[in-house]
Amino acid sequence: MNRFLSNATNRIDAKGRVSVPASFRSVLGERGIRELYCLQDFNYPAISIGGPDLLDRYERQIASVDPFSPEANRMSLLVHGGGVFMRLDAEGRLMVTDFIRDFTGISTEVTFVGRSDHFQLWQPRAFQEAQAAAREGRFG
Amino acid sequence: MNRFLSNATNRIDAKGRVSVPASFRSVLGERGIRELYCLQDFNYPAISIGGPDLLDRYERQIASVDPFSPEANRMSLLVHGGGVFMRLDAEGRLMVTDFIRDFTGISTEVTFVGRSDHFQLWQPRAFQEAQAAAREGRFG
DNA sequence: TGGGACCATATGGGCGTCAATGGGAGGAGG
DNA sequence: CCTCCTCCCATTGACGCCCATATGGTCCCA
Repeated sequence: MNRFLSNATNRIDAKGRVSVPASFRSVLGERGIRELYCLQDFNYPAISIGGPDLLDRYERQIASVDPFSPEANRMSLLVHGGGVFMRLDAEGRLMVTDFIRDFTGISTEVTFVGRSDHFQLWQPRAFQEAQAAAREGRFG
Repeated sequence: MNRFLSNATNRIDAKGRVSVPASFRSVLGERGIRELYCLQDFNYPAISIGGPDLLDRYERQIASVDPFSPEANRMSLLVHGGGVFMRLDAEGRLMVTDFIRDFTGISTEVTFVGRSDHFQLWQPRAFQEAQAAAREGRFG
């Protein structure tokens, strides 16, 4: 499997670390991704994580709209101002920073959610509710 | 027979496994399906299972709209975030995870229901009731 | 037509491996 | 000098892989 799929919830330890699910790590390996680019999702209280190509894709999207529009301004603020590079430790864990906690509401557990070409970090309950809402055709 | 038809109910063992009916396994074999894609049904409390082509069908749906639109985001949350890949063990059994239990209400027994190009997992009583309702032209 | 051998499926359980988690020590930076 | 982070090792619990047993049905032959 070369895509990020399904979801899993892991615990944050006393040092603020959390294990990335093994299936996601293997996808990162297949794609040769060593540096992780993280940014806030545009619609949901979640952090999106992918390789540097994720940043490229968002920049192309920004470039495709009127650069002086409020929309482009807003996207740039999130993509450039809110983006962070991270690395995994030897065991495949990442640090849950305040940047992540504040935006998602994550405190003790993290739900990893596959999104095909990237994955996301969610507060577990927020994910369940958003998914239930999505299934009914709503947003949240 | 190269399609999933009829239904059967099997027991979950102490380790949380359940045998997929032999007739379904032979269809999987004929179609060359080794990896199972599982997703929550959109209308019923059931898990749909098929080959990777099942995922392809949903992804084409997503691809038909602007990939950066909230609508695409919402569908991806369900299809990618809610979908799971599974494999059968050597005896043709699959693990009944909490993901499946929570959504379907399954606890000790699973009803396998053929749906032509895929099949579904149901809580036995829920299936009987849904089928009775469908027979009368209702939904649930 | 009845009995018995045979076979396939469903089910139960042992065991090894790996992932998730917890904690310690050393090093860099404030 | 103290704190935070990175690298390293230990533990444990879950899952995958393997083999064993039961149960029900079918086919063959007397």
